[in-house]
Amino acid sequence: MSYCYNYPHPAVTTDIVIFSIREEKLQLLLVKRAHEPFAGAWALPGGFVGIDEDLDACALRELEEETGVAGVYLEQLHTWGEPARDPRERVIAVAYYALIPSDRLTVRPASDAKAVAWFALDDLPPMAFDHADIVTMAHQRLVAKLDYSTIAFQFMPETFTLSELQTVYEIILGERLDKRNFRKRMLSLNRIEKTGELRRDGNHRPACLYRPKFPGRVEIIK
Amino acid sequence: MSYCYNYPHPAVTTDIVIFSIREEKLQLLLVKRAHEPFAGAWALPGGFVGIDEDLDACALRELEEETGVAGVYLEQLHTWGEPARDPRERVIAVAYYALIPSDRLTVRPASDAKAVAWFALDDLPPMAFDHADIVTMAHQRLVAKLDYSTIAFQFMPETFTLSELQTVYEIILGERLDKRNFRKRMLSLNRIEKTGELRRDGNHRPACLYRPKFPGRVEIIK
DNA sequence: GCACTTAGTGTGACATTCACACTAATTGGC
DNA sequence: GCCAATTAGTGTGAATGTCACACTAAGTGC
Repeated sequence: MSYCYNYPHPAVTTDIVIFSIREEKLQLLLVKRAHEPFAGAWALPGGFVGIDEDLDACALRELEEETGVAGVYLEQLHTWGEPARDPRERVIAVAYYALIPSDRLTVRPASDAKAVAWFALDDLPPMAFDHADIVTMAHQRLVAKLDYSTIAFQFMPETFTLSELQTVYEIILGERLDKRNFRKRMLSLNRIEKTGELRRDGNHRPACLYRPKFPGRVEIIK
Repeated sequence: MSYCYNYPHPAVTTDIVIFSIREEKLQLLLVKRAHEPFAGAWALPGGFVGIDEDLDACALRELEEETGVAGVYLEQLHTWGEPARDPRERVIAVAYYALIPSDRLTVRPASDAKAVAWFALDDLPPMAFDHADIVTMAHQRLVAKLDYSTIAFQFMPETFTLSELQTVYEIILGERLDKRNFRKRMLSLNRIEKTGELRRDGNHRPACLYRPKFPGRVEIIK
């Protein structure tokens, strides 16, 4: 089967930067390339957009194929189209980034025979194509959004303690935060509420559990 | 000549929201479509990406073809790819927005036989495809950037008065600003400097002219 | 019951934002 | 030349937001 056009058409992919918090680090999911170009190098999960497939749907499909999760936060990031970025043919990449709550990432460790692995953002392997640039921009976007949106909740399980939430902020920002100021700010946003439950773990005072008032929704704040 | 692939490829365009301040209003440049689909409707300037052409270069080319200006601010906005957005074939649109200083928009009023016109943002005609959505997002981005970047300077001529700058802010934001607070904030940014010249126009005190310290550069502030 | 650990809470200093009204310098008409 | 009209240019005080900072509370394990 062959598809012909009067003028040349590029191929279009969606590629996804999949973030999660694992082992007290901001990590992302990469797949190992089996074939040239960049055989053996690590790359962002992604693939060609079906001719009748919406871009967002394509990204969601790739995301679910790699991780088995659905219904997580996904946002379009930027489109990369430098003519020589793929040596085989012209490929334009619409990049997305996704945030996976830490309690949902063991669902499907490796969907098929492909090598899939999590890497800490500060310890990435050499990457195929221009994927290192994509990761850099995704990280910048994430850090920026932490400041003016409720995006951080998308990393959290259904219920969580304020200390856990603070730790997530600290991991992404790479700096310690003041406990009192952090709590005051989070509570003043009026976007989380107590569940009434407590979390007991370890030889210390138990912590109140909270849940987002609008789970799944990312709002611009302040 | 025919270009054939083993699987179907979409077409890719860049479409540009070209903003300028004209007649005390935020306006944008549209072209009238001569052919179906949407014949007679107004559309964003744009066109197909050459197979060896970078996306940014394509947008710059389209921009210059329509306006004759080069070297103005241009930023990628978002990519639209809903499968049915163009009834002819699958077309993925990488949208950009550009800002034209008000002293540079008479250069080439209509580059060729096509009907080209400026429209006030609050008085747009019915638009082809999903271009109304693209315009909405571009406007939101512009308003947001006004707050945390020096993007407004991109609308200004080489030198300008603080009152003129304030007017630009007021037009884009759609609200009056306090003169003293506005001036204090602008000067505290340390991004503009006096030229030493004065502007005399009309029967009133002349105003000091300023120029950006880093023309062409858009910085994140505060 | 004591040592240890994490949860949870308030205040004062400082910086930022906001509302607000008059004087300065020019032009044009008389 | 002086008066009216017009836009340019300037400072202060109140309110609000941000930031640094240290102790008590409630569990567990020995």
